[in-house]
Amino acid sequence: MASTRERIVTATAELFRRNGYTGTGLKQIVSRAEAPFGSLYHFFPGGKKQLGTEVIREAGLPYAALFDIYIASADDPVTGIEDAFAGAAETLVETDYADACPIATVALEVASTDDGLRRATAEVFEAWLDKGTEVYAAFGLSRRDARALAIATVTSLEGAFVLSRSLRSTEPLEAAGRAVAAQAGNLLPNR
Amino acid sequence: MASTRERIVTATAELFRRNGYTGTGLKQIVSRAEAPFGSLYHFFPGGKKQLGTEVIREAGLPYAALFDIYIASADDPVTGIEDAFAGAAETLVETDYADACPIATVALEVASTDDGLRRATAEVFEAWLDKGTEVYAAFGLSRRDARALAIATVTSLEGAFVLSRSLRSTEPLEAAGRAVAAQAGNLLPNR
DNA sequence: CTCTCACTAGAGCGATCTATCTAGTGATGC
DNA sequence: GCATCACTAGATAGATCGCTCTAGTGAGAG
Repeated sequence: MASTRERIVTATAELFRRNGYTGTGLKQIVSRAEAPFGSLYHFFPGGKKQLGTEVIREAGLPYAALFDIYIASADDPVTGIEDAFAGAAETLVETDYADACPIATVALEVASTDDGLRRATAEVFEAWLDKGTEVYAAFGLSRRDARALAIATVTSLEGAFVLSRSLRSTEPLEAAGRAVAAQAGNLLPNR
Repeated sequence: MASTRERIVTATAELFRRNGYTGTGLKQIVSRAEAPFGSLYHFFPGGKKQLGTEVIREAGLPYAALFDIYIASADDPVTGIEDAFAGAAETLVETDYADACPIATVALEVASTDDGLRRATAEVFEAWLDKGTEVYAAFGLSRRDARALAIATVTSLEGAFVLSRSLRSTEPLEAAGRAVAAQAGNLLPNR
């Protein structure tokens, strides 16, 4: 069994995904984590905000690796992008349209209400964009084109998650995947 | 002065944008609306859920008209799309990165927690996609291409809002606008 | 064996949440 | 002039919120 601190972080991340920041209670977190309430304030003396910032980072940053898994290791970015969006759609359906982006809900909630939490989400998104830029540049794209494609990848994925979860349909994810793949194909005409 | 019911709906819509559904309290709503608390339950006997569903619809549906304002009335979809994303970026900066999509925050919050509210957000997104499909089809695109472009427009805009609000930067909106405009240009080679 | 301290355990505080309830007001129809 | 009813007005209930507080436990150091 994972450590108490790890169980608290994991439980919080799961609840943030589905219920958001304000929709998740501390009692709910320790209950799901099977942790004593006192331990929460032992590990996170700054309370919900400190727990929130650390969960955003710890749950969000690992997702940058998906650029390696899906795209850097693919034969070309176009099929890599198609696979990535298809994989996201599959996960979404398997989890009954619940598991999409680990931080998007929280990011929108806190963007105008808590600058500390907002900065944590910004760090994660910036890390994803940096990773995407690096991966696309390795395929020969200019720094400028690589960053534009990285932004298009992340924004299209995030927006498609919003619509797919709301509509309970994978159509937006599929359409967004095709659009980003086409954009990558246009930026890489020589393959 | 607008009617009490209208003031409640307007105040709720403004608070939902910035604070989300769970982050907005009923006391906060009537205070901002300068309405008596009892009036809230007079006009919305179903409580917060009924108010929420009606606000989602009443605040969300009018945005479909932006497809007319920006794109249908433009010389061609490409410049219309560019103008639409630039206009969104301008509004975002003017409101200190607060006013973006009226229903996205709520949509993510309720997608897995309240099916009634989720359906309300789905109706609004579907209405936007229908309007976008119609407007793009009027420029000669096939029904299939028009819907794909409408989905790309809405998903890119929604995702760019997430990143732009989090990063407090218009870069994602600008990059997303260029990407969707380019996609429109590819689908409409003959102009 | 004892001291220390990280951690466990949960009761309880003040504030706030949604919702209900009663009472009062004022325009309209008869 | 009176009855009706849509609406105003806000106190209050009951639950839950984030957070603080005290007490207890148990492994490792000396």
